[in-house]
Amino acid sequence: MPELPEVETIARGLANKIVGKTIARVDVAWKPIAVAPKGVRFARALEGERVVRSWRRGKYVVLDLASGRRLVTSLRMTGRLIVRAAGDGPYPYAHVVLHFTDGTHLVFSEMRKFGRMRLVEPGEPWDADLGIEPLGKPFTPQAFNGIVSGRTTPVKALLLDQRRIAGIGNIYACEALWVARIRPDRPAGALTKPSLRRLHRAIVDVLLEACKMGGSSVDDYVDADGLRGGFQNVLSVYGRLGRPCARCGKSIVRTVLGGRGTWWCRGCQR
DNA sequence: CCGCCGCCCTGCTTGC
DNA sequence: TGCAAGCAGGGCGGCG
Repeated sequence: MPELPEVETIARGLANKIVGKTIARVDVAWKPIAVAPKGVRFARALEGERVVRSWRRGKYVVLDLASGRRLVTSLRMTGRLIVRAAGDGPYPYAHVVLHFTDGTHLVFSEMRKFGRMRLVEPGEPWDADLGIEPLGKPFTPQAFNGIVSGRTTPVKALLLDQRRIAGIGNIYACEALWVARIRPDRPAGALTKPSLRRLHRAIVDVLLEACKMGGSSVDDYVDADGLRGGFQNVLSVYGRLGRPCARCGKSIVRTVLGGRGTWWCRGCQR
């Protein structure tokens, strides 16, 4: 599932491939994907727009348009944004297709149909509910302490809360907690100062390393070129039920926390 | 404000 | 063997 590193990789890929292109026509095959503006107005509003920048905020891919508007895409579980050449055949689950004037097109594809695309007007506060960027300068150990302090929720649930920190999903929450040697079900506010230090560090390190490797292709994530990432090959706990912990040798377990599968090591995460 | 639950979807796994 | 039921999961709205 696309989390911060995967979305970052996609946004960078799109920066290379579609910035400067003009949208000629938009097809919306599955209406609920386009949440704003609704119906045919979504497609109409995009026609004639030029893409001037591609970037990421949390798990959202943001395409800045020449008019000052923004196309914001949430990929959710299995969503893909794929750039296709003029002669390419149909792509599976192509719910929204942006046709550019040069014949290439950008396909939003998703098996589950959970993804969303929103056209945001200039100045419209679309990301007010999103938390701090974990790879941004303001995400200091002190800032992290402030986010965590007083919270009774399990630390993993807090890492997944996009209103607190934006971009961490199930894979990197599990991985960061393993690196920091912290049990996922620990109440966040009860963590010691040294634990919080390690966790802050682990979050940044894991996300940076995953970005470097082009993300994790555990299910069906691929980048804007349709290529797989590399971080799935170096995961320590995620999806590794029964495999030995690389640090202490005990078997990795899977529990359910907040309704989400959670992989961790009972031997060295405390 | 905070935390919890159910829903949206569909491919895959499980069980009879 | 075949088919139905169950499960997974990010974000969001509803509820207490």
